[in-house]
Amino acid sequence: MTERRTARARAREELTAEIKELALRQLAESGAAQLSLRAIARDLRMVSSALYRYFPSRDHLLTALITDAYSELADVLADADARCPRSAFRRRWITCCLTMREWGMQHAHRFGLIYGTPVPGYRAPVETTASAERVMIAFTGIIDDAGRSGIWKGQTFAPLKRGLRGELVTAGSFLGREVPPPVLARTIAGLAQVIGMINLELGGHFVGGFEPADALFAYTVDRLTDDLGLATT
Amino acid sequence: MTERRTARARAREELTAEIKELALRQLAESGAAQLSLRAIARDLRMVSSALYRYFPSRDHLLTALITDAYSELADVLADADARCPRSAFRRRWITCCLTMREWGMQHAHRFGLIYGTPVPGYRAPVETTASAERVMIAFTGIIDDAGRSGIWKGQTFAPLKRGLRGELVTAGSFLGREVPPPVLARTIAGLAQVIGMINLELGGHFVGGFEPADALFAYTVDRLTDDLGLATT
DNA sequence: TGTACATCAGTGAACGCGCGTTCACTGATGTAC
DNA sequence: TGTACATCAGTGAACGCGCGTTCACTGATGTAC
Repeated sequence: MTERRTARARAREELTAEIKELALRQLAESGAAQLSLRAIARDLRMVSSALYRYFPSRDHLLTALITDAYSELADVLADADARCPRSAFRRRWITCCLTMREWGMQHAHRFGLIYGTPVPGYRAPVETTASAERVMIAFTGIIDDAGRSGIWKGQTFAPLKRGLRGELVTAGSFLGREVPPPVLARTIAGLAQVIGMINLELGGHFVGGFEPADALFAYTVDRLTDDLGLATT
Repeated sequence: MTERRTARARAREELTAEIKELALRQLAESGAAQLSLRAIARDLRMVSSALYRYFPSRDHLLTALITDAYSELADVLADADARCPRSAFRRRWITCCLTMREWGMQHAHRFGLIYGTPVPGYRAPVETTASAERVMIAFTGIIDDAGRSGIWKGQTFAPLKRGLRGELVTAGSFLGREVPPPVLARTIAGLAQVIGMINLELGGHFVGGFEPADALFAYTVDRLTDDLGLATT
């Protein structure tokens, strides 16, 4: 019953963490495609085959980095959100957008790992999508809360094409019924915009004008929030 | 005077093109980071060192692929745009957005090359930014035309923060004076949205709901176009 | 509390690959007189 | 029009690296009696 962690178990945990940390450092320097078990082993002053006690293959290590990134980002977002008053929907949404950018700037390589070009030859296993969802929920949760509070009650929206409406209803089935499909569409499009801007900034596409793009980003998020119908509170 | 192309020159051009084509095929299969001169040489049934007659290094080849991608995309956009009546700004803008997505879907790897996560270790030389601009101009040109036609004349916008306004004026200095800074901000944010959505779709982030995301994309572009103030014509 | 056995971490050698780039060279193509 | 010389494409060997993964092994740690 009483879980006495043995010395072995402790060492294992620590080394696993250390491996991931070194992997991240490599990621930052040379990108995900170049991630090398042998290089990590060298840094650890271990023989390369020893890593196989911790990760059965290079891809498993990559997967761990990806799910870690998603879930750390999700945690950071949840924390930031939690510091806002529950019913200040506008503030919560804006906070999450700005926090996401901040995290992305601080962890450029990890952001790229999850929202950038897929690593060639690596096929993401199911586990990753589960942790990816937690990030999305950080945002949709706010919209859901806003919906339940009734802010879109009675509001009418231009009708959607049949197919799109269906897709939205399916995709949004985990949300309460108070989020109108058009609002969900705007939410998704808005996230694409937020992620897109961060990616462009990280990719150096804003050189010569904006960079850092704080002001442009803040302005865009503000307008996006208006567009979602999250009123000033 | 009369430029007689010698057999040598002709062969050189053809081989250069063939190298790039094979490089693209490799890109599609294994990503930019894995692009290998030796593999290309094998496909060409040449010895690897022979490639150095055509490209002085791997990075130079990559650069060529990048500028090619930008300029092909720019051409495709210009073509599509040219098929619309000059003063149908709304239609022109929507056409360009949809065309960009189509091109991105058809050339996923090339799209990733230019708008995805930067290739690690590769530092883009100046030449690439010049061809990158041509793509941007395909879009901003429409906005510029719309501005010159006076569609934002007399319209008032919420004032911008000082710094942002300055950045926008600088960045937009190549445009006519008829594009109000807030419109330029929306244009850039809109492009980030368009590129962001394409990247998400290519990255498989829309699985389970949208995919292909034609309807969602079309809807988003439509709303974006409204937001820009490009009226139905 | 002590002993016997099972589990696990890390080693070191090996397999079978890959890569970019340089260099001295042969032989074909192009050019100037 | 023919010849001498210069340019250029492609070869083949080499340098000096890198990689993921497997396997039989030693020796330390943990567990059941």
